[in-house]
Amino acid sequence: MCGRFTVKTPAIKVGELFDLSGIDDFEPRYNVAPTQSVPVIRREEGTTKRELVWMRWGLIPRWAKDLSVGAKAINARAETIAEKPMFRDAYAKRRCLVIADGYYEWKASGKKKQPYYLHFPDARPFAFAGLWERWTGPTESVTSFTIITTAATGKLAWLHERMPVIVPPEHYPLWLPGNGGVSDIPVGINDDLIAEPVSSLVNKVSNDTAECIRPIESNNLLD
DNA sequence: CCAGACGTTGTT
DNA sequence: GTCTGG
DNA sequence: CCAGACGTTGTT
DNA sequence: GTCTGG
Repeated sequence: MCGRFTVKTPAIKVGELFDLSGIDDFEPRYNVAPTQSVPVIRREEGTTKRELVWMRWGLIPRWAKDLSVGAKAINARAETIAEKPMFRDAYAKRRCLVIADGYYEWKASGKKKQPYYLHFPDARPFAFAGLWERWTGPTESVTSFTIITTAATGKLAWLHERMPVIVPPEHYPLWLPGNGGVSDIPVGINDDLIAEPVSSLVNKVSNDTAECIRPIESNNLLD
């Protein structure tokens, strides 16, 4: 699955890689947690352009009475998003690319949990397949998103049952429907992912520093 | 019909 | 143990 | 996902 | 809002 991730790449570089223009700057994030807001890419309404929008992690459906509903929907199963009432509208009309350059998984070994940091060899940024929704409450309006998961492939299966769907760059246009078209979930490109154990994450979510990534071993343990 | 959930993961 | 907040 | 709380009454 | 369970 995907319960924490990083966005360390400078905004300027993200803008280049994802073909965005005139985006706002943002600080690197080393430990993004659910309910926090991060920059996400979606199709600008009524145009063919991509835009960067800050969204809260955890999809809040339109019918929610309050924000708390979103905390339970940080992931959506690829197998069922087309049918689930909570996700189907967003799946048909409101997809997004969640910018990241790594994410965390926890592997239980005995009574302890070992966090692993997964990333590409060159720390290259990538995009999770996401869905977004706009919720309007009595006093505020919030745009939120969820990250799609699927069954882990053989290479990552040793670590986890589920993995986030990563959209290959060539599928970005397909995933962000600019013409109303709907495509299937793109196949992830996780084969190059490296998983390395980290000593721990920071205790407090708000302590959003590089300290949370401290490899124990430099070798990747995928093989 | 109304009331209550609407989600995922992991662990037992 | 289970729920809430981040 | 993890970390931290998890309760009430009355008094300052 | 819409679906499920009773």
